Amino acid sequence: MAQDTPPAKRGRKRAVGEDEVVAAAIRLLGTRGADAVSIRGIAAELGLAPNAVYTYFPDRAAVVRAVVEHLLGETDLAALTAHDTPWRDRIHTLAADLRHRLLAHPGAVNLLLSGRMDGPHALALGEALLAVLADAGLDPTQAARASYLLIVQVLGAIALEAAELPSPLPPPPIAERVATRREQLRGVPADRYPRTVEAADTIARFVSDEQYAWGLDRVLDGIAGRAKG
Amino acid sequence: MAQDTPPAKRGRKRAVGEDEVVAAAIRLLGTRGADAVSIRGIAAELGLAPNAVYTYFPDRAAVVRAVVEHLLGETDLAALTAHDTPWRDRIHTLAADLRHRLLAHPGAVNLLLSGRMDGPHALALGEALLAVLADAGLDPTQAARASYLLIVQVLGAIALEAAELPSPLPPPPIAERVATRREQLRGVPADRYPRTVEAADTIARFVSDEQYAWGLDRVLDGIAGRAKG
DNA sequence: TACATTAATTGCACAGCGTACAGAAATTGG
DNA sequence: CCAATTTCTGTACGCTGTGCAATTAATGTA
Repeated sequence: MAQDTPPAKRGRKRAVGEDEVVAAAIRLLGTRGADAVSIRGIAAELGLAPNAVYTYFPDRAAVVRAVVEHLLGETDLAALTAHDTPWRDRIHTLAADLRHRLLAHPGAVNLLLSGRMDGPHALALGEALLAVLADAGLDPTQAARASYLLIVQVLGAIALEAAELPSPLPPPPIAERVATRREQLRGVPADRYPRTVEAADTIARFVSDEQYAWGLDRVLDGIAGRAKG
Repeated sequence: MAQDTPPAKRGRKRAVGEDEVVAAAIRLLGTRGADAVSIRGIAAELGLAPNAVYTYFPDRAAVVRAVVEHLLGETDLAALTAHDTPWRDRIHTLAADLRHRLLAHPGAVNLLLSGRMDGPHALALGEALLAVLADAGLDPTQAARASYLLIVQVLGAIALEAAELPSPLPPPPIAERVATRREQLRGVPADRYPRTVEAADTIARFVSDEQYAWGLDRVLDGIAGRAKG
């Protein structure tokens, strides 16, 4: 275990570390929402002057990237490579895990979608996804395309759900969110939007576990159709 | 045609109208990016003091909602209801149109994803989508679920593409974006991420028309599998 | 024509943001 | 003990959204 203590440098000691900065950011994300993840907010959380943060990260975008990386790093990739469970189930588990974790910090998904996801954890997730899709019988090219499709689907669904969460935390439970949607759908005029009104009950449940899993299953159906044999 | 001139009100005349505010916002969105869509920027664009904008909209979020509504209103819904073309083609046309328009104003999709899409144009789009999916042979419940799936897929894909566009406008052409991705993928270590490196060429093309259409086709495959008969 | 009423616009102000720059504080090697 | 080096702080600039009071412009009424 290379204890990488870079051989005792000269100069003042750091009050905190990069990880504590990220931790403070995530703490703010969870308690006061994405808007509270500011340089000044993080600094206050750490008991530092705002500028001190720039010792650890060059700018706010870098902090956000690190936060995203950390969030992606919490993913349980082992569940993806569990060869004893069917590949579709493994993807379902990963997708549900991501959804729960990202919706617990509403606004987190917006951070993900605010820049490229090219850190090591993002790469590891992609790699694991490619392995699962190889298990599913896809050749490398098809597997790559399918992996991107899955990421789009999962992050897209989470982003749309997060979009209608209220800004003050914490987010209401799903039942309440569905009830709110149902209430708002009651105001839709049936003459102009007949099919919308007819399906209002299903539409109200768009933000549910079931819809999320249903959509993922359709995507998996489409992907399975490209597997050889 | 009820010329709804609300019978000559008292008080100072308005310098502009709501639509001009929205138009100024979209102009800024296209020329200087999403960050430039600020109250002060819009006011400057209109030759007004910042506060004057609050005559037309209660706050910035309301302006953004109006912008989103306007962007959605530009969609050609007639193409969706063209009964002489196969339903999948109609959806492909709509999806491609949305992608081109939203990526022309990078950051626009982030505005879409920053709140509920419940305006009349959003409703009209949903209604048209339900009609197409009814043509495809889905019952109302399945059609509703499928419509949400499609919206998730389309907006998700656009959001992921927009996430890696550079902030200074205009956005580079697709070929250049793919080249950038390919370049960045050259730095990925093959020992740790073998499948990623193996499929690097496909991964570089994630931001292409082909990947977008391929993903949509897999979703449509999955949806078609739920049609009766 | 004068005035009062009403609406739109402005100026000013406040609190917040990211961050650049200079200097103070702290820690170490020589 | 000093000089070098690093971190942290104080201050400041320009930007943001937006509230409040005063000003400007248009109207209906007297």
